[in-house]
Amino acid sequence: MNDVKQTIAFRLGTLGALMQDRFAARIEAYDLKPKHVGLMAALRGGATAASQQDLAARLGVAPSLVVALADHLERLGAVERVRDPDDRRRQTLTLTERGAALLHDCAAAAAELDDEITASLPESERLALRDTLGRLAAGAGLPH
Amino acid sequence: MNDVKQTIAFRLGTLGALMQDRFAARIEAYDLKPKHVGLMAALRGGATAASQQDLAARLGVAPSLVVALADHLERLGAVERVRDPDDRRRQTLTLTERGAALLHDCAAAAAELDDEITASLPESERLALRDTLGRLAAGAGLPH
DNA sequence: TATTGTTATACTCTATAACTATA
DNA sequence: TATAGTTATAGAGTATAACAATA
Repeated sequence: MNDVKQTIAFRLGTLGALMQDRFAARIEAYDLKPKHVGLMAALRGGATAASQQDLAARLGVAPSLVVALADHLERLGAVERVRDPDDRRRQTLTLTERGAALLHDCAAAAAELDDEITASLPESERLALRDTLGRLAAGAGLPH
Repeated sequence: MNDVKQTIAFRLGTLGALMQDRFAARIEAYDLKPKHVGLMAALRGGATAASQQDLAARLGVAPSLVVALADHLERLGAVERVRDPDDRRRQTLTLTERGAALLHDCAAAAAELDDEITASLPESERLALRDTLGRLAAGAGLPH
């Protein structure tokens, strides 16, 4: 391999940036950005109610960013902060019904985007791609 | 599909961000960032010597960013700016020998990263992934 | 007047560090 | 003293807009 542009790493980087931009454009109407969706998805996927520090570690971002994201989501009525009575320093975030609805809409937007970008691919290749990407995400320790 | 995290769009976004970070860490020693590599690769791939505006359009970034990237690469001796005698407003960028060597090293770094992230994948799946990503990039109008 | 490259400026994103309250 | 969350601050990255040179 002597062409950078043909490596998996480089292509994932450029395609990823493009996908993030396009996804961001699609969810802009909901006043959400990809990171907000990531946080909401982590809340739904999480087995137990998550503290903000837990979430920061899970998403691989700074705790202060979780604060900003949670502030925004709370203003939208998508999440609720509840003080843990056992340890009053702790706040657990939970997804509201409205949050679940928003998340559902975002998932639909992402699925539409999937159809759009993979339109020229045969169905089998499309499924294989999703499968492989999932395995890579799992291997890299990303939420999946 | 009712889970955002399992969509191709979302996975490409998160994996892409991760790959870009890891690639950036590997080429930091050369005093380069992924965008610099993208510019150099565009220069080598381009059939004709490219003006800075051409490059901006090809890479999908603002012209002012090309100036900053080219400034940096020029300081490293990786590219040369040559005034077009036919139209003295124009400056064509060309890759120097040193630039080609740097690009080669970056390609090697990207290939290593490929091996690392796809270590757990069977060879056939790995090849299929590279192929599919190339097709997606082509379909999205990205340099490939 | 239009276009190329450049410079100046501003904005977005995110991390680091300081601070508050609880433990 | 240590920890959860928050706030304040700063830096990177990049775009927009103003500007200079050339056409």
